[in-house]
Amino acid sequence: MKDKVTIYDIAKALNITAATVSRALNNNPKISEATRTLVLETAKKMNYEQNRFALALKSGKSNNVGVVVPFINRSFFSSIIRGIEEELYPKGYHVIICQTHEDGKKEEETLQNLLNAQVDGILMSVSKTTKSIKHFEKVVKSNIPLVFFDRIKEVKGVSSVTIDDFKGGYMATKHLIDSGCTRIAHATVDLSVLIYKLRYDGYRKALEDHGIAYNEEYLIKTKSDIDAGEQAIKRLLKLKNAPDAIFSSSDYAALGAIQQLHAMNIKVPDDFAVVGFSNEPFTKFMELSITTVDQSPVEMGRMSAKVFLEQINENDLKIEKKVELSPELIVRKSSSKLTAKNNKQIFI
Amino acid sequence: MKDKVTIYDIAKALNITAATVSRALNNNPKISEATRTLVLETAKKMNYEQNRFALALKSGKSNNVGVVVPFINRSFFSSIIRGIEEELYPKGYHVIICQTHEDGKKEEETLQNLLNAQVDGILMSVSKTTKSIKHFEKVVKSNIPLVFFDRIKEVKGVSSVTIDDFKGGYMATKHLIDSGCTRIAHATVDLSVLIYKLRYDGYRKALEDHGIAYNEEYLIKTKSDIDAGEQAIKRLLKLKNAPDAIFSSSDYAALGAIQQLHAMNIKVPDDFAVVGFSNEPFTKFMELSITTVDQSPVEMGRMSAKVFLEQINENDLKIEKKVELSPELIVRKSSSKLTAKNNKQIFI
DNA sequence: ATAATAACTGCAATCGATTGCACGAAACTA
DNA sequence: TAGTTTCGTGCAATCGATTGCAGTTATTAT
Repeated sequence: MKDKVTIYDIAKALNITAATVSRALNNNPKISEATRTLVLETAKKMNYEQNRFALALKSGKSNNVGVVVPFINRSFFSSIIRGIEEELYPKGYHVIICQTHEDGKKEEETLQNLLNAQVDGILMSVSKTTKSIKHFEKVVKSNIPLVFFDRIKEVKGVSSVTIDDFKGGYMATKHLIDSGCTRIAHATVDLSVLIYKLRYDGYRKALEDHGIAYNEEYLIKTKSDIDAGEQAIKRLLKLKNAPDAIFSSSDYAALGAIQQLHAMNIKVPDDFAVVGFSNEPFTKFMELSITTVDQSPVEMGRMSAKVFLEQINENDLKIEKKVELSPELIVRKSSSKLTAKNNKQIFI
Repeated sequence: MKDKVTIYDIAKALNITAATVSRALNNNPKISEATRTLVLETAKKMNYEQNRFALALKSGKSNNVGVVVPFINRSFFSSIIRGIEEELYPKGYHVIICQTHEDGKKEEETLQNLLNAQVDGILMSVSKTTKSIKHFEKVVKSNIPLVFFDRIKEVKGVSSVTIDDFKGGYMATKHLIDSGCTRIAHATVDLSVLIYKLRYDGYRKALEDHGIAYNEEYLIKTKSDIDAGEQAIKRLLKLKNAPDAIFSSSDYAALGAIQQLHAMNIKVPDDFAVVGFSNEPFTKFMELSITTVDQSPVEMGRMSAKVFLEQINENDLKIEKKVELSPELIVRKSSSKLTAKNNKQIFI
């Protein structure tokens, strides 16, 4: 309807120039207090709103940041996005969401698109199928901050926010050991992806620290879904020396494992304990709630946003930051044997 | 690093003017085929990318759409967003996500912000606490398409995509009746919110159609959380003529109900059947999986995006579209009595 | 009182793409 | 061949905000 109010309209109304209006609005010290307040008042009166595009065109800054995740409707990622949103929206940034569907090709396209859209920064979680890091380097060269969260790659000049997956794996495994389990299997997803590798390393270290020999047969590679968990249990229980617990890097696989154990009439947690990873919402709601490792995704999102903001403000020094959040073991029924030591872990 | 290539650079390289380059790139028929191909080739060679902001400034169109939801990390909403994203991204639109936290005030602010950001459209789900519709009317007056999904308000000129909540309520209730339940309670959230009202109406109609008298005592208002579901069951079972089933407009309340029934040693589904609404992921994963009504949120998102695209293209005629998707009853264990008639409903 | 400084404000270019109008050349008509 | 149309391009303004430079007062110093 009524066309947008511009600084020219304000200028005309006050019989001054747009330049003066602009300076007044930007608190330029060269403007007298009198005209400044006058301009501010009439601006408010006329419902003036700065035109983002004119500003973006002039400055080259868009006040948009790109957020790239594999899937937006996964609890973990959507919570991270929520954290980012909550941190950045009050600062006047808009968040542009993109999903890669775990496709490296799409990831490259998306980054190119975001660069073209002149976002002021990119926060992202790397797709599982990403091999090359050329597209990341291109972002760095373009001189816009790039922040990885959760799933990272080593790229010079890129900051990251992760949780300590090694510690998470260690805690989960130690908890099983403390609960009296001695033959602990591990379901991983893809050891070439760093987060899974670290959880695995934590698992290995916990075993070692407690004098339990690592058994290669107990390592199973699964997809991150229920079916994979079922298959894993089937295979594991065929072993001559079957395990009595499993630490799964995926909550979904953990769930599948539990369901299969039920089907085979094996009592969880007494005969077989299960620990997952991620604290997916369903783990809490199950009749047999699942012990898991929480990654505080909202917090991770907020932290990523903060790191981005810091990068923006320290324009000269391009120091990459590596923030590592601490995971939290959430002990629930799937691993709560009566025989367990009473440790200080969190029960929810 | 290297500054962006503009049409002026191309023009200089070819010794023509930027105007010609612009026209060539836009397939303006006034440009000769020879120069057009020449321009296109050099543009590609020089890695030219159109500057979104210059275009936006000139045209007033941003190629951004705003998506406003109560919370982004709720399965239902994040799936809708995914649908929108998948439909709009290939068309060159970027999606700007905002959340209202169910706060009417924040909703107003957000819409104002999006208008200011000159989005080309707004797709949204109305906050529960929204009373006034002035901010919606402002959007309509600004002449940018507004599409409601799921939670709507009646506003002139606004299109909407909903599921048939009445039908959903009807199906859920009828299913309980067909399963042999006769004293069916209903847990609603807020009858002043249309979707809940419609589910309630469907519930009433199903009872009526099957000759079951409506019992006001069986209507309970709960929040949409587990605790509320527990409270509801406690209250209902104190009635002299306690119900033998509940249809809850919230999956969370349904879950709470089931947990409370367990605690009270009441057998689900045999002594008490439960049906939820929304098909939250956890309903499927439960040991005792929960019968619920699926709203195909991804599809709803895609449809909302399509409606928006149609609105954009039919610039003159401002006809509002009302799309209603059909819900789907997903029968699971929480209502699958052995005595039930064998209906054609979907088991998952 | 006059020069020098300070304090404000205006002029005009800029960011990159689009587009109405005009102009020159080629092609056509009579 | 002269006049008219068509075709292809260029010129220059426009979108709205910012900013270096210049110019005009007002103020201070001498």
